[in-house]
Amino acid sequence: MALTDDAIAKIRSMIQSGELPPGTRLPPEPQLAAQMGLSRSGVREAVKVLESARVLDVRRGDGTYVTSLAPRLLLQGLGVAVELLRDDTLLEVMEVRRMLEPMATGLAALRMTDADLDELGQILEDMRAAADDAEKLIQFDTAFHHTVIATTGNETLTSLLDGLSGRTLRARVWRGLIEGNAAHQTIEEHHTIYLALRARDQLLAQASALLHVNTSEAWLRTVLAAKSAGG
Amino acid sequence: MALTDDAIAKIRSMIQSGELPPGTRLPPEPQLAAQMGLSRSGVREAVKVLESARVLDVRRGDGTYVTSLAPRLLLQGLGVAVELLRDDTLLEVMEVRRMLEPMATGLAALRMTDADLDELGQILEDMRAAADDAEKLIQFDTAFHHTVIATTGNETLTSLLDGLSGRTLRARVWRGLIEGNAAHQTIEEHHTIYLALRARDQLLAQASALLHVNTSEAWLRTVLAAKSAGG
DNA sequence: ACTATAGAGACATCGGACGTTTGCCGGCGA
DNA sequence: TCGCCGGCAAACGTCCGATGTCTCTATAGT
Repeated sequence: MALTDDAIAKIRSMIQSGELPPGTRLPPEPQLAAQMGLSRSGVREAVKVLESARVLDVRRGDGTYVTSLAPRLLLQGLGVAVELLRDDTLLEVMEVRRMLEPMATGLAALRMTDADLDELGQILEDMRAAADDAEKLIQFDTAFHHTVIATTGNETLTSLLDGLSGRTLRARVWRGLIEGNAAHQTIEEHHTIYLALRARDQLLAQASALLHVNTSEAWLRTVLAAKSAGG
Repeated sequence: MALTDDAIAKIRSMIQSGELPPGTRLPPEPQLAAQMGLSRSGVREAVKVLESARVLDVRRGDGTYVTSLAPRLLLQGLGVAVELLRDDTLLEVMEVRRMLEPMATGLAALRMTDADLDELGQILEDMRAAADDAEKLIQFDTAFHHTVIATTGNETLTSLLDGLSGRTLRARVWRGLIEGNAAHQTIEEHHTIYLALRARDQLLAQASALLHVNTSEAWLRTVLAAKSAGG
């Protein structure tokens, strides 16, 4: 396979080299096809690939544009990749989170504003109020951690951790937590993290985040074991 | 746009649900098209996207198969994404590496075998011998860190860090190092990491890796500043 | 000045045709 | 019996042209 992949590489390279800056509009498909020496079908496949990678933005009836190339866009694909990982590699993902999330939470403790803390407190309240609703728990849990990490101001870091904490993964952990009557304890772990952040205590935030990830990992392990054993 | 994206989602969901395990062969394109209610063109675009994400493996003249879904495949896309990030976000990437790589190196200190250490020593020798060849330095530098991280046995972690340390990024750092006459010092930083690993000293490995990433970040900053200033 | 509408431009999708590669299998020879 | 070789068939790679549909814009009318 060469034609289409060449086209993909060519467009990508033109973007990387700065020849096609963010926001640029690409030539119409027929013209692009002529320019790159292949049919329109091939161009469409190439464009589709780059669109799925959030590199290009295709607007029907208008044209095809280069996206902002923001980390939040380009790293979005990580999430879908993680969703497709097989069960036995999910523990590897947790090990990565175990390394990264505490450090990130520690960093957040240094950079967090009062407004951020208030928002976090609100999410914590919501979480406590939703203690019986698995769906909402997952939602608030996601919001909690996302909010914490986002305060680091590092969009790449935020997108990365968001991707590593996919919805499916979170859902499995919470299923285990709820079935194991450990949901309440886990909510309190969030409170502990919150207190450390409010105290702007980097090391404490780091430690409490590590404990929290460890809990998640333990319950994921339980869920995975139950699945592989019980079917 | 719905038809093609629906097809992508449908195939992905069938894989995620286990309906299409790794190695499965998909129906021929015409049949798949009929089954999903769209033309072959649409199916081809969908398949191409999943192929570019290393989810499907298309063998011309044979058929289309589900890949092993190994982390090293699925996380490969991270590399190309990072390559497309704009200059001002590369520092964010370095901040992530600053958090992750020391932890990973520390973990490696615990899990590294004697054979691993020997291999690492060899790479270090190669690096010293290539002190004048930027191309080789980059190559050995990549090999060094990859080897270290790989000894953690965590393929997800390895793929992630590989992706974050793209070739372009490394090249820029080394350009700065060489032009700033700091290449020798940086090679010695590798030696320091090597010694810590050989001593199986987790904390020392972690600290030396942090210093090393910090050096890289500093030189990247220099290169980026020179670029934005000098044109 | 504002709104409605018509037109042009551009992507979305389709269907079929032909080339090319790969895998498989049967046959031949050592 | 083993291994090499050639041919057949299946499946992907690429192309082409036509039609549907959406978006943007400019024009005309109020």
